[in-house]
Amino acid sequence: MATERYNPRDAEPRWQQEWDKNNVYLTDNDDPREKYYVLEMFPYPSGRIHMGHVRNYAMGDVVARYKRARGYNVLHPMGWDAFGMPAENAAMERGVHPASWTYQNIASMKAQLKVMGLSLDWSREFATCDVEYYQRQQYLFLDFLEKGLVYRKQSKVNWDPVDHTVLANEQVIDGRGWRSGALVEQRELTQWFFRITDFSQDLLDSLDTLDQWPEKVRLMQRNWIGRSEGLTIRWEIAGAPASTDEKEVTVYTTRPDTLFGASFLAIAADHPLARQVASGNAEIAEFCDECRRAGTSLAALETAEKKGIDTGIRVRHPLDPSWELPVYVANFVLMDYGTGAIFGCPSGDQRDLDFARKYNLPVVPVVMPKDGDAASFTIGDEAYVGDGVMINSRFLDGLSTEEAFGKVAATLESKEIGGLPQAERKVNFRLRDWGISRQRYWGCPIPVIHCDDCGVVPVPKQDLPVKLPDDVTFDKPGNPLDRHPTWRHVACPQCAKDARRETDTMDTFVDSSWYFTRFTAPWEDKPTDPKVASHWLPVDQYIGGIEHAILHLLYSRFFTRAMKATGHVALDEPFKGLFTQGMVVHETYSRGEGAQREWITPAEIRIEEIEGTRIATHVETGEKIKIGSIEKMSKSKKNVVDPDDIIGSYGADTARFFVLSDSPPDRDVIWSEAGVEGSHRFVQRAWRLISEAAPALKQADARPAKTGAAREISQITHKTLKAVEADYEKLAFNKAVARLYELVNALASPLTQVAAGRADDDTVSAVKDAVTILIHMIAPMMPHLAEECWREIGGNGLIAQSLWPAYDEDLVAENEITLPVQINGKKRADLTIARDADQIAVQSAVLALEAVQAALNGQSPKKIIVVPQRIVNVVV
RNA sequence: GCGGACGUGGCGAAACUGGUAGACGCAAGGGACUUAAAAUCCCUCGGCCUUAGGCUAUACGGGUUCGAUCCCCGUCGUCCGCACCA
Repeated sequence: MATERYNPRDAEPRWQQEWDKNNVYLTDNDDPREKYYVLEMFPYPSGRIHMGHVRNYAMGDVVARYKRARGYNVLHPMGWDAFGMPAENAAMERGVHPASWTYQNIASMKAQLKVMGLSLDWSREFATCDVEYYQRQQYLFLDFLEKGLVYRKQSKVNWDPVDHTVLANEQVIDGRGWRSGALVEQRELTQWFFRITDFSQDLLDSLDTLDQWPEKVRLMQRNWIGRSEGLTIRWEIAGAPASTDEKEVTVYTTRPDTLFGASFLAIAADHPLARQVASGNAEIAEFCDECRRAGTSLAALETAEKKGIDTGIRVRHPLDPSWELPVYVANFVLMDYGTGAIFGCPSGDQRDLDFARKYNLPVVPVVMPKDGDAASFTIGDEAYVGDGVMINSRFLDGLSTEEAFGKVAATLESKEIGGLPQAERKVNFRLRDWGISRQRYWGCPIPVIHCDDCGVVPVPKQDLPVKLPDDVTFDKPGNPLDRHPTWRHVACPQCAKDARRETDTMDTFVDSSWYFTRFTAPWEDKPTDPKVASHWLPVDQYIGGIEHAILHLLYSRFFTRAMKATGHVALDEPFKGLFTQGMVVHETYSRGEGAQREWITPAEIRIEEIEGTRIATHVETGEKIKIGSIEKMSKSKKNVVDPDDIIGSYGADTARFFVLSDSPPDRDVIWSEAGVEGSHRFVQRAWRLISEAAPALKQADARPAKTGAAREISQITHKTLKAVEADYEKLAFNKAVARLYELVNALASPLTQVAAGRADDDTVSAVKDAVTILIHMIAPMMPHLAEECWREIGGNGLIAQSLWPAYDEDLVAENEITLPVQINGKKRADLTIARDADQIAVQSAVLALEAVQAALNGQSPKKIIVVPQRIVNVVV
């Protein structure tokens, strides 16, 4: 009777070979069946996969295998997001070439993924750093350029004055360069931009059509695009220092209703007016410089203390020429948004209020809540930002904020200064154009040539690819393309004179904005085969981290539109269904404090629980280690777990099953060693029960039992099938897992009886049906175990190529239901009654219950609430 | 700072988004089998009260409702994004 334990080290490679041999996961573009495209966000080849990858790809693989079983022609490809900074950092730190570092990483990560037994079409694999890929990206760039979707403009970068290099935001720590420690400066460079703002309105409107996206992602994108309806208002300059010659300042506001609450104007440090004033005033110039030293990150800017300086300029209030207001330069006003100038209404905006208190500017309440008292309404430390009734606003008093908006707009639109209306209604977007220039080597070269005579000349398509030179050095900071002895020198394609290549490369977000399209025909000479791309796209189910909710997804949505405009695809929205998985997080461990703080990996640590307190000890040294907060697994904090260890000891199926089972997939999962054992026990238990009964099951027909004792087996099996189907459709893997546990628990005793030869024919047939269904249900999550069990019970072919079973409606339906009975909202009894019993029948049955009789104590109930199929509540 | 989420036993969670709170798993405890261990099987398991049973409990404080983990208002805590990390 005793069967051997299931040995994944033997079974898993065996089945992987079998799948490969039969080309089970190769996808044919000409297959006539309905298509289904499932894609997980491709990984950055950092060198090792981590548990986040395992979770991500396990989820995608369940969807792929499930959809395949449902009869779809499934596309499930994989590739590598291979350009980016870490390769250059490795080159600087260890002297490895970015290309060899990257390709080695890809090789080892691919080997790790292979071991997971994912149903991927590896024939379509590519890395974005493959010349074949970035050549087509350059082709797209040229098409976009021709179409007017790309342009150059001045834009700021973080400049490290010691290393003479451009820094990424993450390389700026507290305003200093991460390596040099020098105070970062902002520098203006001419850079390349994609005109994503051409599509602002469409990108916003189309969010409504993405009904298979999480609402929170749509909301985040909506806020990011940030459409607002407001007014640009021109303010006449009444007096100014000698260094300025402007006559007016234009501000953008979404709250013209609060105009009578204005107490100052604030402009950005880069506003032309600020520059003029600064040229004649050292103190203001110093303040503007200080603003520029903050780096370019918005988060850094806005968390900084709000500061300003009076420019000496005075402007006239648009609705009262005798009222003059001061103009400040303020560090929280952005040149990129609106007009780079605002008017401050302290009573209606918290930031303005803080600013006003700091610089002793007047605070006049102009909006109060509807039921407020105008005489006593004041503003303390908190601004009133809501809607309400206008006060202290002359001709607007008593109006609603909305009415006041309209009235101010109408008044100022009809008023003219210098022959032009003083105000204009304006729709504004927060979204900015996408700057793609990077002053770095390891990225896709921007295919243009700078000629002194012809200006900016696109590289002719027949000259593509513009290949990255291999012979580069990283001994110095800065862009190796810039200092390469020959690479940048090239003849102008137009006049053949000496010219220079563009040395900027593209943002890696460009690479990831169309890889899903390339997967549909990665062998094409052109970027895509438009017919094939439009057949496969949109991606039916895209799965990835919530951290990409805005940028990657928005850029991809733009890129698809741009590719449509240039004839490469025939659709706007690349991702029909989106699922954002939670991250894998882990405790952090460290020793030392402050700058001496050193992070320790979980592998180096032993955790013990002593009297309810968890204590971490360094395995080698025996030193006590501080247990820190739970954070996203990252290299810098070293709180990573190596999936190889898990797969090595338990097998891929256990690892896959575990990451799917513990937490809801859209929530963060805290990795813990405990629990893997449980998943593994389930694998062994399922194997043992099935393989022991297999000899008896092999001979039997699979037939659900409609009557008799075996009916119960068939009922729970078919109910589980129905539920698991629904769970897989919703990607609720953790619930599917729970139901499978329940089913196996229920089948344990029948299986044991079958194995012992103590079951009648009907039971054996019902059990065979149950086991067949069970194997199909576990196959998407644990494909190797499923194949092994399938073979054991004498199944035909591969489970990976079998169709999903259908549940039997009869067995799923319930004739009787048990209703909970509440008295005054508290559960006091149960009532079992026919499923189709009407209200009256339910009511009288309830009143007959002992518990209800006791509670009523002879009186009649106040009310009986019967929620059909759900609950009964008796109000006494 | 702004935007978005999340918070339920010792732990991961479930509850068909207004209808029995804690399914299922982990950990823990007890028992069976065994010379012994592992594996396996059975039982207990939010808290309080003396059992039948009752009271209490979904971060905290209010509200709406016959009924709230779910809806509304406020507070606290944690996480993600903020445009050059990917």
